[in-house]
Amino acid sequence: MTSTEPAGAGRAAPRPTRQRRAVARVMTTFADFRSAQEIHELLEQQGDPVGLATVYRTLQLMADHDEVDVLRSEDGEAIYRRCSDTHHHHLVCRSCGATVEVEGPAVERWTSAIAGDHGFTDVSHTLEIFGTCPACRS
Amino acid sequence: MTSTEPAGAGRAAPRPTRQRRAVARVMTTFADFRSAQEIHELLEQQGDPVGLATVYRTLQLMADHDEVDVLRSEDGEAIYRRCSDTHHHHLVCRSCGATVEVEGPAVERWTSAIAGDHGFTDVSHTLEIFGTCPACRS
DNA sequence: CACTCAACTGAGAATCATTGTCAAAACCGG
DNA sequence: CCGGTTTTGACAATGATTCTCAGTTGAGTG
Repeated sequence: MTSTEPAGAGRAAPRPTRQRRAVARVMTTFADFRSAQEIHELLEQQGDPVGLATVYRTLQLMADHDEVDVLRSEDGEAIYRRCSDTHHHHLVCRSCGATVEVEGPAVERWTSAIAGDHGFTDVSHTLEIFGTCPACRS
Repeated sequence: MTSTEPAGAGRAAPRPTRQRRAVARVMTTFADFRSAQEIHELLEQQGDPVGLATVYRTLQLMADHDEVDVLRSEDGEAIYRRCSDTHHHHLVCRSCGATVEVEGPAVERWTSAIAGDHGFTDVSHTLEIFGTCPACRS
């Protein structure tokens, strides 16, 4: 809701702790969506353990700062991914989970137009495409 | 319990029980998305009680048959709504929750094309548009 | 450098939606 | 009405996420 964070007001800047750096670093090591629990395990395997609660807190913090994308998997789990700077969508294989990033000005335009037709402002949208990839058709 | 389900054997047609009718009926009494628990309460208030587990089972059944739309609220809850017979998407007001159904052949074509380009088959997609409706701008 | 204090962390408890279990009840065809 | 199957519902179990709270850490200060 708030447009810009007032710098220097009463808002404490997040402290760059070892744990937060660890989470930020591990997020750069994969390109697909992972659950908080998977990220927690990854950190352990990499010898940089961070408490599960802290992983959740840090991911939420990063999401608030638009540093990661959050999605909901079909069964309602929150899954996270580092945020690329361009807006795009995902083509996901139902079988093997492979992800392809796609973008389409057509869709962006269409959603804006539709929303505008109905007088909606401050528009955003989510779009995910699911299918079976060639490798999984065999 | 029988050993293994014979492949392709009888797919039982759902039995139209009192409980299933009750759920189907209550779904016609509202136009927005409700959680399974809210629907369960609604049924109780209307003097037509149905067990919570049965509500969940019935809603899933209806979703499988494309008789209801399922969405995930921001906090991961599954929410349900009666489904119109045509494929469509939703334009949802962030502030008041008002929902508008929209459809667009352009998007359907675009997703199919994109998926096809990448060799994906058996394609489906989800698309939701969020914004602030005129009534909430004031 | 030693000190202070609020931010931060982590282990486990608490929450809460959803699913599984299983005996009893409802149904259907004969 | 009978036998077999489906369905139901109360309750336990699951699993992700959040809360709690005492101990730790970091940044600034004297």
